[in-house]
Amino acid sequence: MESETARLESGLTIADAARASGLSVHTLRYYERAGLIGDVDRASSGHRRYSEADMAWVETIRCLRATGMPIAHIRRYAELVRTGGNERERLALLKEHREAVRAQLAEAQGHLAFVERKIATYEELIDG
Amino acid sequence: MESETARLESGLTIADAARASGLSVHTLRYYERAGLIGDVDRASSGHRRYSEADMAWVETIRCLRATGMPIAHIRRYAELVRTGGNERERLALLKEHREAVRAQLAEAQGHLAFVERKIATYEELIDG
DNA sequence: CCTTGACTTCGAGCGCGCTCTAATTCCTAT
DNA sequence: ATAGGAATTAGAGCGCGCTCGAAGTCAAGG
Repeated sequence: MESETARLESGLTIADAARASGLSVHTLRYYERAGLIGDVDRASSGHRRYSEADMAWVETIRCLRATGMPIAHIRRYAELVRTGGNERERLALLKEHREAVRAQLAEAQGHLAFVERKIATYEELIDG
Repeated sequence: MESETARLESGLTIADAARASGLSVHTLRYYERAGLIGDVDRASSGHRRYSEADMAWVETIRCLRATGMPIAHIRRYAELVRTGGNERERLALLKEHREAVRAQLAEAQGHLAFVERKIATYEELIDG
């Protein structure tokens, strides 16, 4: 069995796509079912073949997920992309998300400061 | 009914503690059951009375939770605090968590950059 | 031909962190 | 005395995001 190399019907198998993206094959299929990923091409066998474009999109999903965007929200964005020609709406969504990420960042910084104060207290207590 | 004022048996009721902390009364009880909060004083009626110290501890929990520390992990920390006299271990735990928060921060910054690039692309596309 | 193994679908199951319900008791006010 | 509201408990339920299992298909190698 060959992997990552030329194939009759081109594109990555789901296993390769999983390896490349860092998601599990289960998750990739789940994302498709959930409407995050629009129909992926199939080989004549019915097996999925992930294109470069698919992989780039998966990367986008990963990024949005990693910043806490819920599945349902990503689905809305994915629908806009699939429908096409609603760049303003997509832009609005992204800007909204940008604000959310900025807020997260600010919160995390606050929490970091809190933890650092606690650490400082313990350090003084122990060897201060 | 009086609130936040003098009482025969001092301390905040669970409802007041919820208001003050921003958690729900359900969550406060859940945290206690889960071992995050050691036994809170009770009025003679059996009702909880949250002291200043309890409230400070709840604040700490909130902060740890907000930075994604799992319940089980917070419980370990809480146990150390309750046992007492293991400042080095607590310090180690906190330092570990600090690194986790820093990593989160770095990741969030990366994601923010990604989202900003996408936004820039759309902005060029639309009115550029 | 037969096994092996990667793939398919559908649906169930799981872990986490709450969140809520039910039944009961207690306190305060009228 | 009684009604109403706030507390108590144990335990069930829920939403999210996966994660897994079962049963079947398909292609290649021995």
